[in-house]
Amino acid sequence: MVSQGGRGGEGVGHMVLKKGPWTAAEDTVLLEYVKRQGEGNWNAVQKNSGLQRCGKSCRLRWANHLRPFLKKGPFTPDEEKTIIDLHSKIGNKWARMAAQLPGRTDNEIKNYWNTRLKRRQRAGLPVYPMDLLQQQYSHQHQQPPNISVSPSSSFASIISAAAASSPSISHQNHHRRQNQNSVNFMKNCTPLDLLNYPSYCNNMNGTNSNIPFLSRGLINNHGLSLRNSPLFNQSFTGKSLSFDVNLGHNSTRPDPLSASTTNTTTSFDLMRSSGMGTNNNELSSIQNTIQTSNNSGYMESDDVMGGASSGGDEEYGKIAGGTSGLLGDLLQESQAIKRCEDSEDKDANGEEDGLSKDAFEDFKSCNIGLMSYPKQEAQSGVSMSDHSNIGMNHEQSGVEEEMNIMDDDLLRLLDYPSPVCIPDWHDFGSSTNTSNYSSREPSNVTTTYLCNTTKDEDVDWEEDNCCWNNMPRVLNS
DNA sequence: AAATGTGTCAACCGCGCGCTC
DNA sequence: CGAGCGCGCGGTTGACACATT
Repeated sequence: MVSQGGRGGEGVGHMVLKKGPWTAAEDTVLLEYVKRQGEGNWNAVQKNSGLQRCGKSCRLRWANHLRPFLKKGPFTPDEEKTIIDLHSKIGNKWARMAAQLPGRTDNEIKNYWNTRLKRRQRAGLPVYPMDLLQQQYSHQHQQPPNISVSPSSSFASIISAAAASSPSISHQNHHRRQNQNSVNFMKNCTPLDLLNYPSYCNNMNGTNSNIPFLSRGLINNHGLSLRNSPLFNQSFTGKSLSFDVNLGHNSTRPDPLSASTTNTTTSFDLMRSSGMGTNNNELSSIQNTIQTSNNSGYMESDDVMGGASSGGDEEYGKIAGGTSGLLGDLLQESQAIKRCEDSEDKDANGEEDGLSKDAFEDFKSCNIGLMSYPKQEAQSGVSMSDHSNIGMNHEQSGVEEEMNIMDDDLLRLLDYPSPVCIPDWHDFGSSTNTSNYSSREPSNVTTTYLCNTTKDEDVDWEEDNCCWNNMPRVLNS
């Protein structure tokens, strides 16, 4: 951070704009200005008020610290639940989350999430609580196809995308059927199918060891690992398709029972009988950018089609290093399974081989859904990356559209009974307002989307049981 | 007590979008 | 149609406090 003295301040004209922490005097000036002129036109603030701050800085200061009704202090359990729920559905849309949390700022929520995410990952816990995962699967399973995968996707949207369709499906009819197979798989599998993935895969393993489903990244001899699946590497971030997944660089397997770990490889290891994952991704290393201009590295996966992984822990290093671990893996696997089935069917029916060379090549180079956006972009002339969206088809043009719908239906998404009025006497947890500028919401602000949870919900989300709050502090190694 | 690690908070930066001209 | 501008969003960084070794 730039020191208060204005070091590094940028000049506009003759004015050297100040950076760094705001002083009380500056706050006062800004407050007075906004009182007189109202919000907006931030660049005029500097001109008219004498503040040596750029408009951006003024807006930020106002929004995050000076505007009325800001709530300070720790998040309440309800707020935490809301954040987690929202994040599971809309990803890193901090502003949208903030809109649902009166008095909270996007910056606050973002900081909260990143901190807790880090803590949780260090402790080897899944980003989302298990019950939420299951709820999401159930929810998505009932959702109509609605593909829209944002780089900041929640796993819910990923599931949607997987279950719906893909550009390949839209544009390549000869792939329709095989893609539909994976689509059907994703559509028809229940949440428990996924959660029971190990047994399913083991069955597969028992009947056909050559099934590519067993390729690296998903399975080893211990069962199924979804650690590399975005379904469990939730929280995809980044404008340039940076997925919040750890591609893994070491082969050290963590001790799932130990909160103190030294490796940084795993994510959510569903295969463990405990049902609790290990996720030790370091925040600093979890954002692996996938080059939108070249998906070869992403898809380069001969093994995907080639054969089964020998599995075992020793395989883990290869797994981690060799696959993207993204949803594509899942789709690849499911598609491959179905293709094997198709192949068998066709062998029986005398049809042409479902794994024709060109289909295979297309599969490799384009694949489905998430993998195909460069090709899709070329075909459609629509820059997916421009919109930070992948896997969209034309009819479902844009995350924004979805988000707008989400805005309207956010509450429904959250499965909250209804917006609940929080009475004036409501105590927002133990949070104390320590801000010089902020104040609790006034009594005339009576509606908030913070819900009064049901008793059942309280069980999971009370202070002590909050998924974050009882997280042990990370011990130094 | 010093060094190191971690958490929290605040602020900056880059990018993209929408509007206006 | 494109440039310029204002603005908002999301990612990142730095400072500081606190905890741990």
